[in-house]
Amino acid sequence: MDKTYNPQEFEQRIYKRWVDGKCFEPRSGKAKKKFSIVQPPPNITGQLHVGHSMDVTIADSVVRYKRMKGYETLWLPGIDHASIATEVKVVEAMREEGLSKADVGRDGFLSRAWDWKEKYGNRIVEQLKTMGVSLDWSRMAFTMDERCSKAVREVFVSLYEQGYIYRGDRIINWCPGCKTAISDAEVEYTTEPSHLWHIKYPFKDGSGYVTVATTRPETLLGDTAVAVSPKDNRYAGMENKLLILPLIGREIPIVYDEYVEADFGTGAVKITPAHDPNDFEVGARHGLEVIRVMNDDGTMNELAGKYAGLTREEARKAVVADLTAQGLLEKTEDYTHNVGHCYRCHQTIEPMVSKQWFVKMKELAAPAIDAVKTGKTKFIPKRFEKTYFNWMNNIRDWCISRQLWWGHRIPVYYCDGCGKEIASREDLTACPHCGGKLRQDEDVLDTWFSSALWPFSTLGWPQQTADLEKFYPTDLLVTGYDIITFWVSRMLFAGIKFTGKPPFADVYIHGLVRDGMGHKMSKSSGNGVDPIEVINTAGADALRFALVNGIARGGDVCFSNASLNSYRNFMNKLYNAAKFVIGACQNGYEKTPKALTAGDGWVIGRINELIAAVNHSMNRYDVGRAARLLYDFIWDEFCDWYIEFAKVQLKNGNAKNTAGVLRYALETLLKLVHPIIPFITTEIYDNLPDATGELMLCDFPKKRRGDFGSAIALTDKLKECVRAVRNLKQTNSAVDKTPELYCDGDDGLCAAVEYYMPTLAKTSEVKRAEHPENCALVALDGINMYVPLADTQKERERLEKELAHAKSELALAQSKLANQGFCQKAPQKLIDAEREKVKTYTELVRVISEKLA
RNA sequence: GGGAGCAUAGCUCAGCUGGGAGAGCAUCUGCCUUACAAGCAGAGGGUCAUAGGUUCGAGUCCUAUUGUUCCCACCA
Repeated sequence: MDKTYNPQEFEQRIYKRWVDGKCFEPRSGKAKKKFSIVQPPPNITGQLHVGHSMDVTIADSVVRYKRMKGYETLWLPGIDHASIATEVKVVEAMREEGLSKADVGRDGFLSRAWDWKEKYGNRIVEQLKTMGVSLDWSRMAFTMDERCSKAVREVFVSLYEQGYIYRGDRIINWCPGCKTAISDAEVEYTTEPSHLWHIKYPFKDGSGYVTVATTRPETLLGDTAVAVSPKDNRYAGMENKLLILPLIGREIPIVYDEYVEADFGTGAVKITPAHDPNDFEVGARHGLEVIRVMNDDGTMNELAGKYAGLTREEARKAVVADLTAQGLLEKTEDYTHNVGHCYRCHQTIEPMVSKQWFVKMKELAAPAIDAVKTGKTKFIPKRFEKTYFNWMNNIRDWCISRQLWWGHRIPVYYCDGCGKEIASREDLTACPHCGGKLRQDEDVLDTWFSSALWPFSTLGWPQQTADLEKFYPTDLLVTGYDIITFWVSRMLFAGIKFTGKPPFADVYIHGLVRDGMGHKMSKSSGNGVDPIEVINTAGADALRFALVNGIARGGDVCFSNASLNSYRNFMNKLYNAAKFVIGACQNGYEKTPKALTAGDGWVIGRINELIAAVNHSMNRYDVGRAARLLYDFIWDEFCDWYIEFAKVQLKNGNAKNTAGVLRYALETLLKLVHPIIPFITTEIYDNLPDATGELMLCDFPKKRRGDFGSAIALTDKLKECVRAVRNLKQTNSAVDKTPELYCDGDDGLCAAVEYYMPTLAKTSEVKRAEHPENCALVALDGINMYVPLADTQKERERLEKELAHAKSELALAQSKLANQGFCQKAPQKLIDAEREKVKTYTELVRVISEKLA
């Protein structure tokens, strides 16, 4: 082993060995059960940041744990084509070359997009490998590969045939930046300051006007009515009156609709069916004309009259100016409201009427809601079920067509000859009805359409493959809460619809990674930290530990260099502890070591408790808790205490047995913590004398048989003694650097003190004596220790403090026991503990008082 | 408008089914003790947001309030 911890030296070498040894591929184990999980496919739009790293670290830790537990384990990797996001990037890259989509054509564009996928897909795979993930690369999937595309086509056509997919003119969210429709889930709202403009719409007969209030004056150009509440007396009896639409001159009716609330604004609403979802509904109810006044790029079209060619923003200014000039603008109020933005390019969304493909969701959602309600699929933590139910219960039809080229092209053909529309599982060249020429729909599917099929499409569906048979449904999905509506809900409905089973049993939802300032880490905000950079300085294990050791209950985790440093230090600590253990074994060690000393029994017993606690945490996917338990144990208990005990035992005891206990403890700890920090544990395991096999394929540790309770109790008291003597030495300068020490009391404890104390607290040899002269008293439960001391005044003050403390503890315990309610209702264990306290502190008060007297 | 989370040491956070509050970093003190100075030992520092309630007992459960973050809806 190298002298210092140097992760760069071994991480890549070990990862290659795992891959070459096919260690990540499923193999049947002792548990005779399988554990399968599919990786949420990262987008190929760029590189991973540590937010992704957290996701894969949690999953990898669970996967490695299950594998060591003997499950036949599959963790299936893949990447997502990210239709809209990738297309935006490729278009940007082309623009730098001075090219547009139109210049290169559909095929030329797709070939560029595939190049992009090669480049960035591979980069992502490399990043993942650097993290040490045990993904089965032999089953690598891509949402647009043949396997997944077949599934997409099968699902689309079969939903089409069953009437769940339809095409129609509907109001959708249009992104003028990406020039495509997007789904409701892809719109992000932000609160923005704006105005409420009050505009006069004159009656045709000249009998005055109606004032409407609007936040979007430019859409006035597409108005086809003004709506008022039927309960609003101010507007009663106007059904036959017409208004003249300002600036345009169109005659428009007044309609009565429940949608309007009399209390808001002026009680009269301009209705623009082509550019507002609510107005669209109103228009449909009253048979109003739909006049779309904007182009796909967000500029005004010819129906906007003289405003044609202006952008939305310019048109707004011009309309307001013209209204003002004509005296039709009654007033302008300040007003803040929510504005929708594209989640990819952040341009303002324009609601627009457009011909798109939709999936009817209500019927499909019902069994997916039921699966979570009945517990077939569980969310962990459970509170995220609310997010899911909220979305699913209010589900609306899903707009699945996108006016893009990069993605699964919609498998629908239109016949020029007979005019028929044909959805087909196979590519068609001629119309099956009339033999006429076919045109395939130009649009592609929403990225999330293929993502919805991920848990079964990657396993070979619709074919009944061996993988599908064995590994579907999967056991766990690990993902962030920001993706429940986009992805988790859709996988559930698709999985149930097409396989009859929910695609996973548990959904573990983790928090997001924030930066040191507490901001969400993401590509778009530019604060994403590249895991490779972190790994280059601190190593993959330190990064993994940092990402997992803070998390609890789905909360977010702040990632900073400070925390990373402390985990890097932890790796160094473990590495050095291993060096010590390996050194201790060099002169031979006992292969089946016994608990010969209190320290031996203590460490073996505490490891037994640790094994139970780690199992408990890992079974609940609480990797964060397992990590914390292991960190504390390895540093505080194993390194700071047992290794120090062992130094004494190696010198003055059974060295071979002690080396054996050290080796047992280290090997067990390496196995326990391996799922979280796989590289360093493997490197150390490889260097352990007589270690056999590959650590990641070893069985997870089981408890050692035996009762270690008394050894643990005795050693805990011994630790108190050591701490107390150290404290006295440090706080009282009158004590010698290497003081004499006397003790009397419990025989076993005194023996342990005599054995360990000189090394652990730097004292000279311990002797037994009762009340030696001119000594400080250190009185503890079961033992009195004495240290020669000249400065009696300071010592007296210290003892008085000790006495006061003992007295208050005694009083507290006594008052508890005097409490009737406590004695009647508290568990017996606690009552006994309080009685024990009374005994202990009574004795301490007696001993200290005597000394002070 | 509806819903959820969070509020604990100077900072970042643990504290799992209620039994006298912990860690890391920072601060102060003493140590190059032959695994580790990326370390060891010791110390200081908290009316656990506020007010009620349940209980023998509340950081933990309930209610309200305040602050904060997020999700959903999208009344012009």
